[in-house]
Amino acid sequence: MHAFDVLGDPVRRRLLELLNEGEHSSGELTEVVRAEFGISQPAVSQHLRVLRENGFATVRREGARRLYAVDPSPLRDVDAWLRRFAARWEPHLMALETELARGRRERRQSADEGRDR
Amino acid sequence: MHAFDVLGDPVRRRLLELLNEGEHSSGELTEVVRAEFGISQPAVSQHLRVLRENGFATVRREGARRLYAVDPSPLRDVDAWLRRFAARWEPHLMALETELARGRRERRQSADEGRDR
DNA sequence: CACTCTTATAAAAACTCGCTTATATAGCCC
DNA sequence: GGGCTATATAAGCGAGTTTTTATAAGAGTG
Repeated sequence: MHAFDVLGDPVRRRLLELLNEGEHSSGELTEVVRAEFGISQPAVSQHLRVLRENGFATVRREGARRLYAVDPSPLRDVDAWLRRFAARWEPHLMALETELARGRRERRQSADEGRDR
Repeated sequence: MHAFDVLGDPVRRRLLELLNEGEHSSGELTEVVRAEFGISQPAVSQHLRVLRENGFATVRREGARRLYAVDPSPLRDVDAWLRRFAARWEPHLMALETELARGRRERRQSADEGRDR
């Protein structure tokens, strides 16, 4: 399943938003999503499975609970794809990089002047 | 249809990649995608329709041809959502912004010194 | 005007996905 | 072990999507 397919579902996006705040148990996630989307516990569990199996989330067991956390790898991939288009809505990004480089140059120069005195 | 659903389809992603190189006619896009995915002309046309109707592409007529181009607006939205997670794979981005601010500060200072002399 | 080329639309079939109900697995506490 | 809690899996149904075949609509060209 492609990363974009995983993100295509609103429940899964919400789960990732919640996980982005930090680790959460399956039960906590289920409560929130159940309230917001009105779906059952197994439905949430299946979404968590999709997130797991596609590398968006990791799990560790703590007693009977399963604690989920974000794994950003696939999100980075999605971002990489998206960035091909970034110049179209952030034409200033290149200008920003230029500015950054200039900042470094000037700072280097100041350091040299300091060494001369 | 949510932006992520639009991007969920590999044919549509490919179409956007092609359009990212510049304007292309429906026929040109169809040829490439037909070769790569083995689908029919109407299938491609319907994918183009999805891109149009969801704001990912604009069309202009040139004679009998229809020239498609990328409209980045929905991609920007997708990027905005993704960026909530960016700190997880680009922890240096915050450092970069700090550096940028410092560059500006030092440059402002140099300008002041110049004014004094 | 007839013919061809380019592109879009319609309808139906095939497939995919997510949800629900039912059930299983595993830990915890008595 | 028995019962309770937490979570996952299985099977089936229904809805939505994608594809194909068939057709239409519009522009260029002789």
